[in-house]
Amino acid sequence: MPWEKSYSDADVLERAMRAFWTRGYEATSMSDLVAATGINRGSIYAAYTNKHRLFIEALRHYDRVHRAEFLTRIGEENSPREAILAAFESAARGTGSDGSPAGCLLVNTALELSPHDEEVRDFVDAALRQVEDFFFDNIEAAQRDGTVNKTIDARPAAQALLGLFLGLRVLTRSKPRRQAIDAITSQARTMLE
Amino acid sequence: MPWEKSYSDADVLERAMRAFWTRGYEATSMSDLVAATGINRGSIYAAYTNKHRLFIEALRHYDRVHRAEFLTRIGEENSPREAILAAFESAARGTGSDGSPAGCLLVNTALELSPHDEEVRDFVDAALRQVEDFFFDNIEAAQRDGTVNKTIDARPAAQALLGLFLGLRVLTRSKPRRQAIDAITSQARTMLE
DNA sequence: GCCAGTTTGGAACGATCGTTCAAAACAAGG
DNA sequence: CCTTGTTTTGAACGATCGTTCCAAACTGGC
Repeated sequence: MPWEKSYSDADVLERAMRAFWTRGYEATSMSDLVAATGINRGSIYAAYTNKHRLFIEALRHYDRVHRAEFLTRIGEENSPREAILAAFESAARGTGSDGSPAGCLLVNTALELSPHDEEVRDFVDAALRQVEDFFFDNIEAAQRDGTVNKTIDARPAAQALLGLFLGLRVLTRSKPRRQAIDAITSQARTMLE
Repeated sequence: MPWEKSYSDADVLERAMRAFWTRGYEATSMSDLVAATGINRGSIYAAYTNKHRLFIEALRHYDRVHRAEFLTRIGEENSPREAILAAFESAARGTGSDGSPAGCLLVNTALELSPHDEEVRDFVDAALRQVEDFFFDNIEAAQRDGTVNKTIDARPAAQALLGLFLGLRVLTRSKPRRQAIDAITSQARTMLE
């Protein structure tokens, strides 16, 4: 019905996000985005002003759904120690159970846009800190319930896990080798003992 | 003199490489490359056929100079155990002593181009394997000279170090935090004990 | 059945993209 | 001093870029 939006914001952002996730910011044209979202050029500009703002909204959508909600969910479904390992195992699979693009949009963006775009950089930084905090909180909780060694200093351990996790994201997007992927997830496990 | 080249291949590739390293493949235009290299449009096309080939030559140049020669050098200047740590400390500084762009062109390329460009993907994969082998060879050598625990399985250890190393490259390009960087290099050290 | 308020489709903008090309500049060899 | 073979230069190509705009399509409320 023409007097109210005929599309859902979440759907459009989800589709735009996938396009950016697959190809990157620069390689995704507005024509690609029109085709990917299924809505009209004019409607995109009316709703998101320009390509850069659409990207930022798509990135926020990714952060909400594929980062924050995802971490919350595996935090609820697992014990603290297993939540950490579940995050690694999910990243090790590279692509989600749905046909998600390889890797992680936040990591791609950290390399492609962060150095030249302060707004993006600050957002990506905050998101990565929250991943670190996810590791930190679960390490502390696991130390309380006795499944992680209490002598471990939780903050640097969380930061080292973040490093390992980001490396995993790089490997799974380029040319994943089972052996290397497994070695990294095993190392994460080892670090908790 | 017009009957012989007035520019050095190595210089041109070094300059083109820096442009790609700084901005990425898609965001670097041929006009940028003309300005960066200082040689003419026609000369670039005569020597490198097109933008994609120029990029591949620039990537090979990076791999030769900033990856292979660099690893060889720190391998010669350090004991095996210290060579590994020196690699991490260099990556932790983010940018070399010269004014190199942040991060690592191979890692940037792994995320931006590998998923859609088989030639690039295979090249990046081979380069990353050689980084892994650098860790592997030095772990084994350090185990022989007694500076690394002999019970460590060198191959998975090298792969885990590669993961940590790539994560470090991601963090240093976006928004490096001293604390997180240090935690990662410390973790590399811990893994060798 | 007309008006209000949006969405829609597509044409069109100037700018820039990667690429091509032809003419000018040049110095050794004859 | 002209020929030869390159390099250099900058104009120019069609395509596509991000963005703007307007007329057509549409259905609720009046």
